[in-house]
Amino acid sequence: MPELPEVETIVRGLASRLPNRRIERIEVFQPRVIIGDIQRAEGFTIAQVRRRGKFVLLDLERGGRRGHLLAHLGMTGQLRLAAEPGPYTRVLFQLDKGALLYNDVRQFGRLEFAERLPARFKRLGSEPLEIGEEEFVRRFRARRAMVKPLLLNQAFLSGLGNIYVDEALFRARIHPRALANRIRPGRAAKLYRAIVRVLREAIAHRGSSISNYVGSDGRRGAFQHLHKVYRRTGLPCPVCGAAIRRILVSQRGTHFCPRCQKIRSGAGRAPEPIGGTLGSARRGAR
DNA sequence: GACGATGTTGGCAC
DNA sequence: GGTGCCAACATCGT
Repeated sequence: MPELPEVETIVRGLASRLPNRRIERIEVFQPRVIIGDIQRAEGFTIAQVRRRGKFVLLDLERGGRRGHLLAHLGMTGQLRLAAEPGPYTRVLFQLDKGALLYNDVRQFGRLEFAERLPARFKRLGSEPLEIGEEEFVRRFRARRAMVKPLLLNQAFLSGLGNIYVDEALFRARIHPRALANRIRPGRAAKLYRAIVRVLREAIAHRGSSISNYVGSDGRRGAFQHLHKVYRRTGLPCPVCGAAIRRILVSQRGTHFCPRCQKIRSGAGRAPEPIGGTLGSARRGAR
């Protein structure tokens, strides 16, 4: 759920409230979501709130010492201000004024305190809104991978998730299984512009609320109403009217228009659908 | 009640 | 470097 536009929305909400607040005490109700010793963040003052990829980053300071609080929201994580703790509140940050809650139903998210940014974090790829068209096209076409898994790869580009990859590929009329190195430069440039446009529009609508996503103030996003293919299986393509299809691409549910998004003939492509819903050699014994 | 799907990443095998 | 498959977890729809 929380992809770049949702995380950006949360960060903007926090950025107007958290700077200069001091972290007095941290209560951990579910250790599973914590990496390392998060209590070390107690006593620090929040200097700045930032986003990097799908991470929320709080830059901390305490008498010349610096630190960072990293939050990845996984699938169902929420950072809330001015809210009451609930059954899914996993961590509570008691501030000198108010509190910050970390709620997470499925507990796939992670919170971590670090004095220096960890290596995993530094391996993140470029920000889609900062990389620039030429650079994107050059790097994109240098990869021999299916476009969908490539765009989901956070080391290649950081911040895109299942929703926005499907939406951007639709707008650029690229088949999710097409191979990146077979996409012509003009089409790759179109993809870049589609990604930027979709992300900007989604941010303007405060993200997509498919299941439980809400901003730091508890408000839902509205971009889900503007999705053209994501979770619209069987509904007519807004461009040509063909029924939107759902297939599996590297284990991820993938939505596209079979008429608008074709793999150009002669261009490389990955093996056909492989059943998608059938498949015999799966369903292993745990 | 059982099953499959859900926006996340990471680890393993090949 | 790239893909497939599984794992973590809880909820919801069929």
